[in-house]
Parts: sequence; C-alpha cells; structure tokens
Amino acid sequence: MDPSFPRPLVMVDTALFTILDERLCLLLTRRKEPPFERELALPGGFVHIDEDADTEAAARRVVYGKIGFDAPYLEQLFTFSGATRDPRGWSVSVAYYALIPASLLDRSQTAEAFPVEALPALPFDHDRIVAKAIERLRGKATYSSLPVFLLPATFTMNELHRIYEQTIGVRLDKASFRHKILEQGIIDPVPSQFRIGAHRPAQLYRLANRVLTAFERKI
Amino acid sequence: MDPSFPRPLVMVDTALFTILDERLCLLLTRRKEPPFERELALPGGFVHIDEDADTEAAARRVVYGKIGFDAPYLEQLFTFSGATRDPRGWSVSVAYYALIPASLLDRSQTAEAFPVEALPALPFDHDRIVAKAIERLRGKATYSSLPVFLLPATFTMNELHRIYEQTIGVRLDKASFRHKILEQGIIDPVPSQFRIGAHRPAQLYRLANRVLTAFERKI
DNA sequence: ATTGTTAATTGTTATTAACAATCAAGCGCA
DNA sequence: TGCGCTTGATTGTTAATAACAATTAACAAT
Repeated sequence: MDPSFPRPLVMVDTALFTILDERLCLLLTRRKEPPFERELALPGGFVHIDEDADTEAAARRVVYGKIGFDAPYLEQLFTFSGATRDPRGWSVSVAYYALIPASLLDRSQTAEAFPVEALPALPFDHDRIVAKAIERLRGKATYSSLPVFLLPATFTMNELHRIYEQTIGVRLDKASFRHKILEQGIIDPVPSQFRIGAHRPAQLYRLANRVLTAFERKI
Repeated sequence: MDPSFPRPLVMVDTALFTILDERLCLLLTRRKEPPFERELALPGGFVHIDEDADTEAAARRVVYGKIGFDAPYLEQLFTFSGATRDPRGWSVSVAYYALIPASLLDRSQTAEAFPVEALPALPFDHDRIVAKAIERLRGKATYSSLPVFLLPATFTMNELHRIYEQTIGVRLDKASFRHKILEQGIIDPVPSQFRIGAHRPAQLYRLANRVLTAFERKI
C-alpha cells in the first residue's frame, strides 16, 4: 500500500505583497529556527498532514499566523524543488503569493515590509520565489482586477489608477484607464460618498465582487 | 536537523497534448499497478530523490518513458495536494503539461490518444488536472507562440492558423492572423520551400527560436 | 483552355486606444 | 468675497488596430 520511496520534505512559502507609501512592498519575517536562524526570509513552514487539508490550507495557516487575518487574495504561484535548495534535504516548496491592503496591517507588524526594489538577500531559493511572484503579479495586473486587492474597501479612481501604475510599472492614461475599468464593471461607485480635500470631491468606489476578474485586453 | 513531521507522498503527473486529425488530443496510459490498476490515467510517478534533480526532472523522466524522447515543450502546471486525492495517503502531485507534435509520435504508441472533448473518466483528481491543463493551454495560446510546439519542424501558414483555431477554440480571421504572426517574428519562411498540391504552393515556415514568445496582444 | 482548390493580398469600415486639452468643484488665503 | 491652486472628471481629435469582405495568385486536373 505505502510506497517505499524515500519522501521529500514538503513545505509552503508565501510572498505577501502590500502597498506602503505608494510603493510595492514585501513582508519578510525573521526565522526563529535554524537553518538561517534570525535571517529575514519569506514566511513559510512545513505542511502538517494531520492538520492541513491541502497545501493551500497550509499556506493560509502560515499567512494567518503572520498577519492575524485571512489574506483577501491568495494564489498558488509555483512549486520549487530539488536536492539542494534546503540544507535539510530534498525538498518541495509549494509557493503562494498574497495581496494585503496596507490598511489592514497592524503598524507594529509592518516593520518587516521592504520595497521590492530594495530587498535584502534572502536564504534558500527565496530570491527566485520573489522574482517569480513579482513577475506573476505584474503579468496578471495588466489584464485583471488583481491590484484592487491591494486597496482598502473603498477607494477613489485615482488611487486605483496609481496602484495599477505601481504594480505594473508603467504610466497609464487617466482617461483610458477610467473608461476601461468602468467598462469592466469590476467596481461600483458608493452612492454619495466622496473623498474630500482641497480639490473637487472624488467619487469613492468599492469592489463589485470578491473574485478576480480577467479582462479581454490589457488595461 | 531532520524535521520530524510526517512527510506527504510526492509525485508528478503529466498532461501530454498532441494534435491528431485536426483535433486536440491527450495521451493517456494504462496503470500497471494499484490503485486503479489497468485504468486509463495521466502518465505519472513518484519523485525519486536519489535520481531526480527536481520535480521537473522527474516529469521529464516520466515523459521520456512514455513517448521515448524529450518533449519540445514542457511546463509546470499546478500542484495538487491533500489527504484524500490518493488512497495511499496525504499526497502532493506536481502536475506538468507538455506539447508533442504528432509527427514525432510512434503510431503504435498513439493508440492511447483521446480527443479532449471525449475523454474517459479518470482516477484520482486527474479530471481536475486535465481541466486545468486545457484552461492553461487555451489561455496561453491566445497570446503566445505556444501552439507552434504542436507542429512539426516545418509547416504552412494555414496549418498554423488551424492549430491556433483548434487550441483556442474560436475562429480567427486569416488575414489578421497572418499579419500578427509575421509581425511577431516567431516564425521564418524556409527559403524556396513550398507545400505543393492542386493549388497555389504554400510557403513553408519554421520556428525562429526554440523558446516560447509572449505577444503584447491577443492573436 | 477551363475549372477547381487553396494561398496570399488588398481595401474598406468599424473599434479601440493615445494624447492633449478643457471643464468641475472644492479649499485656502489675501 | 473672490482669486488661484489642486485634484477630479470629461471631452474631442487623431492615430493605431482589428474585423470583414472581396479579390488576385498559382498551380493541378481534366
């Protein structure tokens, strides 16, 4: 019944993105155990087969332990594996990435947030995981509602615009952006709610539904 | 050093696509061992940590054992996991998909090819794996050179056109298709080589380079 | 020569996107 | 109180792109 092959180690690692000060940031944690004790690394851990229904459940458990609530968006990224990526032995890491609105983060916990252009060196193959996560995030942002999950419950069109520009990394025409986003129907205006300031009040919007929506074309 | 967590089973499964008689087909294999002995299933197997450098190497080993040569295109698809997907225990299957030109397949081996619209019921969670593989294939085909890997070394524009229509599942304008493909520069005409017949000779083309190219827009 | 068949191209129209400019609506301050 | 600043929102014009239909090209078979 039970195959006699020696089994690899199985773990999950998570790349948690947020936006702080208009910059795309990654949440890192200090490792509490060897190897690489006290170094900054991606939040992760071994799969607990008596506790986790699957690897996604394991990833959610890790994320919950790190930020104290469920990530609004979490997706499997890629599986990294091999004999040498972890000194403890032949291992498989199922990597996930998640988007966290900064507004939900406890400021005391956000000390470990680093802008993605200024990350420290990371142990294991976490550099590769991060690179792949950023690539996926940028890719999906160009043709889906993904970046909305980085924003709080309500936001203005210009905030959304800036988030898209941040995550994709290119300038987007304001008028075209507005057209395309509204045409997709992924967000709804919140009736008679506006962001006020020393300017014309900005309409507040909210996500139309909780799920990721793919566009037919680039934004 | 060695963590004391009980370890999941780790395996790879592969979805192998080809085009037979203008239809997208999947290669299935009859299982030689329990569970589900003698049933049709995706080619797969356990990771051999003394032999495989990583899970991709394991997948390539499985594919080579099935078709007798290396797949021209192979990509990690998704990792499926959980306590119940395999009766032998909590398992992780790193799934891959590959594209195989029918011209390379030994006709005696292709007996196990099934059109994707007429697949038999599959054991484990192989139905989910196949559904995800088809979804990925269709998705990538709309904005990349992926379908080219289903064709032999040389092919005509119309053959390419039909392959794209097959994999994406929608009709594509011939003139626009021709424009866009040539503009991408993913294929080169083979000088003074034509497919002849009872019609104007068709220029033969070949892949410009071995790698997958992503387009800026849909094809 | 005529016909049939598929290859390849052309032109026309309709969509869509990019760019620049303009208008709107508040606040702060003299 | 009214002027200017700031950001929000809209409009219009132009350029690029795609969809569609029609036409021309090149050969084989008869």
